[in-house]
Amino acid sequence: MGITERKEREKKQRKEQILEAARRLFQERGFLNVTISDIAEAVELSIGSLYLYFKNKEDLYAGLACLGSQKFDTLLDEALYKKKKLTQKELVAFIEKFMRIYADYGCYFDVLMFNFKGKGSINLSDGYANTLREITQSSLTKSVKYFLTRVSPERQDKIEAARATTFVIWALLLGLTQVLNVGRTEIFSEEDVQRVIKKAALLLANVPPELSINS
Amino acid sequence: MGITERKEREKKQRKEQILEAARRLFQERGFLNVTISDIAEAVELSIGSLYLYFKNKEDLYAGLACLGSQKFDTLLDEALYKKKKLTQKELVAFIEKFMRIYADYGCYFDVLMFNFKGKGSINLSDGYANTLREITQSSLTKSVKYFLTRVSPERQDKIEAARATTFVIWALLLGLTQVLNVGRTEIFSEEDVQRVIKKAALLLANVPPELSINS
Amino acid sequence: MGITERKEREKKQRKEQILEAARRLFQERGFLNVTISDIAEAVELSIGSLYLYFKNKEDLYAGLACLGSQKFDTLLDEALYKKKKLTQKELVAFIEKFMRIYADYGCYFDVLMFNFKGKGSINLSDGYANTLREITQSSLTKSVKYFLTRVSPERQDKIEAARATTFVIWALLLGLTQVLNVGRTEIFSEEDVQRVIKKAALLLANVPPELSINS
Amino acid sequence: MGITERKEREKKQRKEQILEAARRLFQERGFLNVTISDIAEAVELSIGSLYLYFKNKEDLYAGLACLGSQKFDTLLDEALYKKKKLTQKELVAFIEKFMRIYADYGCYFDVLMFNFKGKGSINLSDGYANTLREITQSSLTKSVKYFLTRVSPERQDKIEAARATTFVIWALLLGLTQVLNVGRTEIFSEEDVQRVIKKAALLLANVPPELSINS
DNA sequence: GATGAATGAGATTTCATTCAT
DNA sequence: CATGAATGAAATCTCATTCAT
Repeated sequence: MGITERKEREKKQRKEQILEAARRLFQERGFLNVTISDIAEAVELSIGSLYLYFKNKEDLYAGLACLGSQKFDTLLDEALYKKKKLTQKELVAFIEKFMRIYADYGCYFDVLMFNFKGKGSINLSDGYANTLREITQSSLTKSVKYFLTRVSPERQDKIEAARATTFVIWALLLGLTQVLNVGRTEIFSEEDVQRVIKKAALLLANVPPELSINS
Repeated sequence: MGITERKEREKKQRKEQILEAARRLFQERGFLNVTISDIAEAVELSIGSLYLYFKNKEDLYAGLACLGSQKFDTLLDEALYKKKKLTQKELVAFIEKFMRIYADYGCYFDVLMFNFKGKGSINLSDGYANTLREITQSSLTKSVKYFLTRVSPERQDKIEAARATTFVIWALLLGLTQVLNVGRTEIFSEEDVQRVIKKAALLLANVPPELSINS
Repeated sequence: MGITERKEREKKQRKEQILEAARRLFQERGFLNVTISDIAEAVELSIGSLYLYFKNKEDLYAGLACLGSQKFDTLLDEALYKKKKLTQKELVAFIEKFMRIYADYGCYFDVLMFNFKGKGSINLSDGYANTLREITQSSLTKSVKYFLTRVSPERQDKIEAARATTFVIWALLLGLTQVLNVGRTEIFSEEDVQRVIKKAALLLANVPPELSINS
Repeated sequence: MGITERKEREKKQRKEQILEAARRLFQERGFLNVTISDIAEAVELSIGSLYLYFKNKEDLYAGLACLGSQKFDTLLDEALYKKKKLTQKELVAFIEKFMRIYADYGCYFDVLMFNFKGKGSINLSDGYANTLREITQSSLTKSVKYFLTRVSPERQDKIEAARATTFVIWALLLGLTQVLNVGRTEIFSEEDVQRVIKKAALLLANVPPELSINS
């Protein structure tokens, strides 16, 4: 009876190995410029074998996007679990970690972006689409709750304001990854990057409570 | 000699027509999912003729990116020419305009992003690479100058701080386009979008001068 | 020695189970569109195990064709064993039964057809090729004998005429399955089908003896 | 203005060349066992070029099926235009011609059969599906009319009977092609084939009027 | 005997780019 | 200058068959 389980486990591991290889390649060469062949070669499997684990390329992308969302969700958990206002230092650390995760797992987001940008260019199969939606909702809810609590626990009616704030902050973080990544070597020195992150933290530190209340 | 000039002018116009058609298609169908043939058809030119104007696909992408950068540069000019602090209302208007431009010309940025993400996937021909660098530098300088002037004209040594602030703001704007676009129909109502933009404006309104000075 | 026999018997049963599953799938989805994996799944065996029973896909096809031929041979036996001219009513019943069998086992014929159409596309292993030939010969002989007997037992020299008649009748029956199946839902109502079958029976009823004699 | 037309004409010719090559290959090797590559090679075009003329493999199949139906429709026209009962000799000639056409163009029918057998295995694009339906309907109407006129012009109410007869005859013809083709080299001598055709003609000669009237 | 993950050979399809007209 | 048919290289995907366990 252990055999079935072991096989099951091995199969899952293989899937993860493939996703990990795909991730690395995407990150290295860019989301385009990576073919199924490349991934197969990277995990030392035949092309056909990949198709045992993912029914097509989009399925693989979707798997990546899910994994990525989870990574970021976890980051959020760690950062916000205290339910109290983060200090400037904690904020800087948080942003830095966000940037670092993005450096490794950002391609997940890129996949996601493409999914939406292309207006159907990548059609996730229903299973994945749902999973993704759920993770996103979960992250959203968590962040909103965090801001709600911090801002004014007695005014739970301010939920829309908290939601809006949440999105602004997400936007800032996401935008930072883009801006910093794009210019990294050409425009920014490592010092520059640090400076930008500090500024951003300062901005975030000043968000609530005023911001959340006069929506 | 008037003839050569006219030809030159016509050639430039054609080029712009082609870019405009490409832009529209990219925006409609997503950056992938658009082929050279599609573009040729859209401008009512033959495929072969496209290659008279752009030496290859990457050249065309590069042309797009330049045009896009110019659009946003112009927006910046309009918004910042007063050299004084924008009111909350003006900020909201500015962000809205930024979003609207992105809705039409965002694919320019996407092209740019890809260029950098792909790490060499699109090798711009030298001419375009220079033009792009120049425009980007110009926009950057302008923004930085704006913040510098507003904040403390007497402290020109604060230039790095101003630069950093500039990037944070750019990041926020860019991030907003991503976040709002991605979730537009699924997560956000039109009301939500308005709310988020207002918050972002509030955030921006509170940036300087403190932020720029204590970097 | 009883053990070997039992094993033999079980092996044969397994083979039939597999063929039955294959038949059902072919009938459902069409001859193409069915993979070895599908069949394995349908009989709840592993892919590898299928290859214990059939040395390759063509072997399996051949097995199917044999089974099908036998089915139709049995039908022939039942219909003709009386050795006297069938009434119009009996003929209608016969055709109807033929059509019904075809509805379930027709894919056998399709396999056969393909085998011959493809001119060597399916190379039957010798065993099957022989079996198939034998069954076909047997059916043929039986039919011919039937017509011979009925028509003019004293003129055994008319054997070629009887053979030709036999083939015409087979052709008619086979053609009916094709025509009626193809148009079933689109062109024919159930009433139409009945009408066509009656006509065909009428045609058959009028075949001999004149037909067989003046060949 | 002649240029556009010439190009148009050449394009159509190319399409026909491709279909002709495909037909020949199908006929030679069987409907399966022919790849897009094979066809490309046969017309001395690159694979990619085929896709300029047919948007995919099914489209090519559909084109074939249409052409084939037209061929047979023409045969029908020639055979039946006299609107009077065919003599035994004419019938034999007709069947022989039918068989000969089938020998060259039968793969069209095979494609058709597959289309229906596979229950969607080959999904014709709407355009072709309609064309096919129309041709089939046209052939049907023509045949029915022929039998109606011949049999009993005064009893136009017998249309269903005529339809049924038509199908029986079609079935016989189609069945003949199958039976004779399958066994051609293995079972039938050329003499046998002639004999079978004569019998079939005899059968057909005896069909109406009795058959059509007592439906 | 039984398994099913892995393979590899080949099929279909796409598309930027070229070049004869 | 303009054309668009033709190309070829490469990408995605399929599946009968094998073989280590």
